[in-house]
Amino acid sequence: MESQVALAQTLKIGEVANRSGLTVKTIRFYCDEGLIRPISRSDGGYRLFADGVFSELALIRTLRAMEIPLPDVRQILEARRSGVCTCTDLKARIRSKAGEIGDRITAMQNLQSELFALLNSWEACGGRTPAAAAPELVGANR
Amino acid sequence: MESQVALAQTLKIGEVANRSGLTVKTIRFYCDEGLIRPISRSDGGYRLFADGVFSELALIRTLRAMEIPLPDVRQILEARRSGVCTCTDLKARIRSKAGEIGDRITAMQNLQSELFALLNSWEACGGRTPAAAAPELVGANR
DNA sequence: CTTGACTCTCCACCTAGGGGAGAGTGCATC
DNA sequence: GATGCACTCTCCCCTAGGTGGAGAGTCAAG
Repeated sequence: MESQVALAQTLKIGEVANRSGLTVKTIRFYCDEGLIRPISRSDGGYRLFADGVFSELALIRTLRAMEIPLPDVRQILEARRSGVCTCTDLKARIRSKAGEIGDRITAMQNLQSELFALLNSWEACGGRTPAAAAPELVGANR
Repeated sequence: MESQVALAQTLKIGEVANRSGLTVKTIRFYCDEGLIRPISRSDGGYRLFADGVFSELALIRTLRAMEIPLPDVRQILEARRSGVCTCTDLKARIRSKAGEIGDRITAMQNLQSELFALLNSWEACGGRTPAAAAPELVGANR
């Protein structure tokens, strides 16, 4: 045992999962992929995590919400961990991703208006417009 | 070539790919999944398509851009092909999907402003150690 | 007939995880 | 010490929507 007297509390994977809201499977997967690392293993081989894992998982969540691929996320986390200032790099990435997201928003807006145009064109299509009667949406879809 | 009867013109997969902008692989895949069907096969087994495939592929593209899963796309195409008026159903689906897209646009806009907030908070870290920077991103996500 | 481009089928791989099997561990209780 | 139960381990297969390659066969021009 290490002499980590102060706050030597370690967490097993289930507790990390519960607190982070991720699944045990996912956390194990992130370990396998090298995104996070347990500070040690128990004698029986259980992964043991420190509190710091939660901020890393939160960062992973944010980055994943931007659809940054896992290898990139890993890189960012490694740099962050190493103490090297990744601000410039990270910020550049995020800025670029934010730009991409902007593009995607535009694309989706275009798609949406395309869809409405499509709906209108179908109104006039051959198949006997059913919208003459109340165009209630059947939305029970899904 | 000019003496050929224009009506009987069939297209091999490569030409369909070129004209539609999809890859040969993808078209083959759509055939395998039953989304489209070659009108026949050559003696050697080549898939032969009719012109009508392009409108189907265009529809597939639009639907896929909405992330409608392939089984649903297949259903829509089958109904369309069968002559049954799918306007009501299809339009309901599309309307519902358009709504979802609207939600996603909103989510993305939220994510984007979150990101800009994140960038600003990092601006304040002054280019030093990035560890434990921007703790507010932790809960803000999701 | 030969050549080269095209196409065929089959299988493996990708991302980001999820499901489950079968075996082992940690801890409280008897 | 023994038992019971929850937890965890590794390993393998599965998903969607394709992509890539291997090896074999086909088509059309020269």
